[in-house]
Amino acid sequence: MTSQPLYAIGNTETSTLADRVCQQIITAIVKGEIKAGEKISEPELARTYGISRGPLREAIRRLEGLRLVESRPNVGARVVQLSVKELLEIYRVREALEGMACRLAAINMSDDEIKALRTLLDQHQAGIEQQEGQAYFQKEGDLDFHYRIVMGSGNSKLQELLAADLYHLVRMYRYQFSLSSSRPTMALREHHQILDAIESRDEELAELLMRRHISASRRNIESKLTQDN
Amino acid sequence: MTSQPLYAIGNTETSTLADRVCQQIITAIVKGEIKAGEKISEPELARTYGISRGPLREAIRRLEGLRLVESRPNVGARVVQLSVKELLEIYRVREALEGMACRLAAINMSDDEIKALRTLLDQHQAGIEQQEGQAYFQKEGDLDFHYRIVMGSGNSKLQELLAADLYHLVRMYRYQFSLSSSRPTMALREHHQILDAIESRDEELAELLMRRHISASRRNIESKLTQDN
DNA sequence: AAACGTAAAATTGTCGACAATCTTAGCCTT
DNA sequence: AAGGCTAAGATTGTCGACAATTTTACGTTT
Repeated sequence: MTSQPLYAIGNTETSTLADRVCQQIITAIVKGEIKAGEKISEPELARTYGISRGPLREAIRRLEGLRLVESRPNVGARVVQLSVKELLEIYRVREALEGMACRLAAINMSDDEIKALRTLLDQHQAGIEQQEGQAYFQKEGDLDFHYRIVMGSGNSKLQELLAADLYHLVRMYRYQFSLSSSRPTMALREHHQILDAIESRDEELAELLMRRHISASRRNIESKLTQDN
Repeated sequence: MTSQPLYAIGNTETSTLADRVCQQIITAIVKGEIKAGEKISEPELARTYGISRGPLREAIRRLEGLRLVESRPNVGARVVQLSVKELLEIYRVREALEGMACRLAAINMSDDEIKALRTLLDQHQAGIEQQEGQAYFQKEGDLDFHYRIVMGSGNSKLQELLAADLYHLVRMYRYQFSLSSSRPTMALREHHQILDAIESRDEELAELLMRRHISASRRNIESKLTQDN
């Protein structure tokens, strides 16, 4: 059971067509239904979602602002296509930002939030023991943990940059390459250690462990993508 | 003489109406012609820029993605209104990201780039000595230096997050509050020291000095905005 | 006089049509 | 047969009109 959809930063009761379609397209991109580098055809998508091109174009412009698609005048929009280099750059940035988030979380998270997060990790544990849960953990469970840390930092800009910008790309590349599959048990243990540090309000250790955790993910991806490509 | 407009990440020869108006609106927001918290009226802006509401709405959606405006369905868009807390949060994030950028710049900047940046700082020096240049330095010159460091890092994601996202907001609040006015000479000296560290390829020192530099700016703003508010 | 409800005005959301540009297919030239 | 030119087709960019919702103004009631 996931905690919250990652993209749900601000929720409103009534939403506009462009809003809803924007979320649908994000999901489609993340799940690979629209692949990286693929062209976004306005007539086709308008038909698919049953709307006119007006709101659809507004949705595309927002995706552009989120850097999930890139547009060229009079030619059209394409889903971003990250090189291995760029993907690794994202992990370098995450190292800096989530390290900071983790340090702040050690200061600002409430005892209840920490307890709830421990429960979440136990659920991940159970999910991994049943084999079927493993696929889930790889894809969403891991980011779920990171998401809560970021939210627990209490720094709204950090929350925006990570949860609303970078995580879409991370999720997208995970789905498509089945990345970080080889070390779910290891990753979970590291999650527990990080939470231990937060629980004992050890900011410095929390930051260090988080940086090391992300750094390990990065090296894992690096060795996977650079040898057989 | 400024090096490059900060928003010029990707340039294309032909651009669309929505593109151009988007840039115009960004400039208007940054310069305070449209104030923080102010409502964005579609009919009014459409008249102002002489375009129909279609492209204008696309421009607004992109600004939304850049988090410069916030929209509520059926009500409209407003320019973001940052609290003092949020403004300080941005500086905390800058500390982490630009510290990292500066470390990478010490590794990746070419000797020519470093030399050019030194020349820029000398120009700033000359600008400050003539009194008239001071206003310029406060508003744009300082960010110009930071911009080049970020670009010199060679990490494209870092470049996007800082130059395309955060700097708009920083520029906007500088223009409106005439922030960081009290220490241009001090700031310039710090810029030189940072560049010294980059020149001698001392990553660790470069990161440390940049973090301290931004931290000083933050404390400067903090003392200004929290006492008389 | 204040508060509520209602109607008019204004604004936002959506759509279809037309213009401008790019892409593609076919033909001609060499 | 390969390459380039031309015209047809498709796609993107822009506009004005209409529908839906919100805001404003006004009159009524207590």
